[in-house]
Amino acid sequence: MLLSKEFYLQPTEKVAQELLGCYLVHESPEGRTVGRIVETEAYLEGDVASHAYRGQTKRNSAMFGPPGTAYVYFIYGRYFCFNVVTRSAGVPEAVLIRALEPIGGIDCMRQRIGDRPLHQLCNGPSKLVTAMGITMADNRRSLLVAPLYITQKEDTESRAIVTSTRIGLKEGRGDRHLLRYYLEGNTYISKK
DNA sequence: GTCCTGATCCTCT
DNA sequence: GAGGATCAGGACG
Repeated sequence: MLLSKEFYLQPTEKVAQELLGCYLVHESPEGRTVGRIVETEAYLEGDVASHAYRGQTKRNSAMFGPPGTAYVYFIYGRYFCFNVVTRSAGVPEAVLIRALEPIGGIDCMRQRIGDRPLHQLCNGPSKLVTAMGITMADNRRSLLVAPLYITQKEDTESRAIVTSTRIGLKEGRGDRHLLRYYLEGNTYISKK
C-alpha cells in the first residue's frame, strides 16, 4: 500500500515520525531493493539548518515541489543524501532519511556499496542512497509511483520512537530542536 | 573571481 | 577519537 499525497501533506514532524517503520522501495534495472525506514530528520521552513533557508535556488528547488517529491543533493564533494518533500507545493519542508534496515535485494545492495555486515549497509544517509541505487537522476522524481516509492508500515505494534537533536549541525549545543527520530533499540540506525 | 563551509564516511591510531 | 578527502553553493568584493 503506497503512501498517498495526503500523507506527505501533513506537518513535517508528523511525517518524519510516521515514516519510521515504512518501506522504501526502488525498482531498478539491477534489481529491486527494499529498506525499512528506522531513522529520519525533519527540516522545516524558516529553519537555519535547511537548504531552503535563504530561498529557492536551482539546487534546492525540489524542496518547493509538491508533497511526495524526492529531493536528492550532492554533499561534501562525494556523497548524496535523500529527502522526502512534505507540505504543499511552495512550502520548503522535507524529511531526511538517515538509516534503513535492509529488507530485500540485499545482494544487490552489497554489489553497489560493497560486501559488509547487514547493519552497515544502510546506516547513514549517504550509505543508504548508495545501497538503494538512488542518484541525482531521482531528484524531483515523484514518490507516489514506481520505480521509487514508500509503502505503509505493516507493524500493528508500533515501537517507541526516540527523539533527539539532529546530526551534524553546527549549532550543536544550542540546537534545541528535537527533530531527529529513530526507533528505540534498533540496531540499524546511524548513530546513538 | 576567491574564499569558506558543510544534513558525510572511511581510514587510521 | 581524530583527521582527511573533495567540490558545489553562496557570500562577498
